[in-house]
Amino acid sequence: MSERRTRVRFAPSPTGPLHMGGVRTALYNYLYAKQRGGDFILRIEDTDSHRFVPGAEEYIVEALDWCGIVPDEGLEKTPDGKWKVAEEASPRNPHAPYRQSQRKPIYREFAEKLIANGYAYYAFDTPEELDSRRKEAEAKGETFIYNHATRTGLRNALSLPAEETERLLATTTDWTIRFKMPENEVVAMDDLIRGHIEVNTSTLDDKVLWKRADELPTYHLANIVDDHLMEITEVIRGEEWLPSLPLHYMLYKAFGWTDSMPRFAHLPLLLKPDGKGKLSKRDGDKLGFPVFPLRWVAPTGEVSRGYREDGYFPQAFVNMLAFLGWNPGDEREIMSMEELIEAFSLDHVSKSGARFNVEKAHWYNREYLRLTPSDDLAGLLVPVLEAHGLKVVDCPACAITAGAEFNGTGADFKNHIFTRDYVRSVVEFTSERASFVEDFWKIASYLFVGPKDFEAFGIKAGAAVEQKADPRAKVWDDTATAPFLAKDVDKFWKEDIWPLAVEAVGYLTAVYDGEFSTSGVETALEEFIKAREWPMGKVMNCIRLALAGSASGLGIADIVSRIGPEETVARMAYARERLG
RNA sequence: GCUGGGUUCGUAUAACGGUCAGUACACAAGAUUCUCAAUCUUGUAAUAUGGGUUCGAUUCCCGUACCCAGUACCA
Repeated sequence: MSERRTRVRFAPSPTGPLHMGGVRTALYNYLYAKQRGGDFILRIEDTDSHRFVPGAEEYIVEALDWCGIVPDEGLEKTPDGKWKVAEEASPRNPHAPYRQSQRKPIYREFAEKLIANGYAYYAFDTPEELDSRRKEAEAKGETFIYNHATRTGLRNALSLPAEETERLLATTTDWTIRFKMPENEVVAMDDLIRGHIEVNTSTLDDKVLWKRADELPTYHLANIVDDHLMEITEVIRGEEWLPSLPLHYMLYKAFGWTDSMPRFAHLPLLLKPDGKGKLSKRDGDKLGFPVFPLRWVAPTGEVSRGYREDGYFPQAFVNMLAFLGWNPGDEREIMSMEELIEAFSLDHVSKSGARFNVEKAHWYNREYLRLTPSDDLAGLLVPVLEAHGLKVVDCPACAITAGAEFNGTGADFKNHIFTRDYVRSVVEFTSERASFVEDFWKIASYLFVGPKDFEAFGIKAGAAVEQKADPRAKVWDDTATAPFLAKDVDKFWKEDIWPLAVEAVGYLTAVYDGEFSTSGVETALEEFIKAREWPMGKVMNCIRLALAGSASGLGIADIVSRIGPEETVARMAYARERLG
């Protein structure tokens, strides 16, 4: 029994998109199985016909696929090569179908068996009757529980004459089968994460196991039966299931399956960052970050964003998720799926709920971005550039026909055409400042498109200069700038610094000898400015403003050597015209 | 309410009776720099609480507080 092949399952309910807590549960199951060379099974628990949401199942399959969490069992390929939940038995899927709604006939037999052995009974109370009993009890400040104490006073096979039971079974269709929870028995359980737990059965109720109305089992029955049939060895699921663990133990016992009962591990919940309750599907993106792996468009049309669409690398998402409630026991934090598989252990899963932290998620993505080769990043950046109306071509030659005029840099600013090599060089120059592929545009759009407007940068807003928060504060704070401080800002830029910047760039183009390297530009500019004892920072900032339209950004030499002399001069001229 | 689970810096966590309570993110300061980042250095910051057990408790036991889950013919 202890030598059984490890088989674990992820059994989501298709009632909506899978949220990140669900993905983490799937991930832990996957890691656990892979480490032991076992099987990871996907099973769809759609026993609630009322809560079925179209598209949810496909979403689950796609989300797991995006994360690289591949089930060994439960999926089959469609003719067009996509994965879908398996319906036909095959060597890969010996227990098909894996959708509980398609396993209907299996469950009733097991429920009847329980009745035959006295572990369950037919109940005829309607939902309305039970509801009013609950309301009654609530009015008295009590809680109504369907159990040993109350069942004799309710309408079921235990309280009704046998003939009446027979009659109701034959004539009505909304009866259920309930588990007969014994009175005052101690259930001793062991959880792989929480240790030993004991519960007295008197505090438990007679859960519904099977519903005649839709001829479907409830979660509890379906879950136990399928886990047994599919030879599951460990059940790793969310903490919200802990309260029903005693029932599950009792069911295994009632079926006589105690010897092959799986071991249980209840994972800590993923909590909302604001500290109120568990992260739920309904949180959507109201919290400022996605709670879903993929974008989800609800049947109502409501859109929830996803990590994939927000630009996260799946590896970063998985890595981040793995560390929400688990750690490898050493100080590693960046780990590939292979490393996670190797290091995973339920011993290092924490007991308390984990609060998600956006900053840490950003950090993870940045780390993965840095691990990604520039050429791959350039490829990912292409669609972003195209979305901004730019064209990217594979080589200069292929663009000539499109009318491109390259000046040696691989960039045609006039026609907005750039070579793939140019894009890659931009990535190389800026990847240290990016966390997401989209960041490249925010950081370095001026390496593709020159600034149009300078007013947004406060050139005329003298008052803003006083504030420390102003990114240009350092420019004026310097004591060397003291003489300029007395004058107004407009004058400072236009009369004192601006001409110097123009002259500096003029010099630069004059000495240009076809070799416009970063270090060459840097040296030439610095020598020129220092020789004249000009305030270096002021002049440089002024040039940056003209070239990038911003008071912050890449080094001047980097910008100039990227965009080339012609564009540099053109931008200076344009800025001069606009700024005076 | 009841039943069960949980509680180490702001956050995620390490330390499975003996540590100056460690690390990462975030934050702050400094270095660097033509700006902004990045980088490097340094720093602020935690064992919920009261009792035990013990030579010694973050760690074991009990109480209290607080948080969470469950309490459906939902999963």
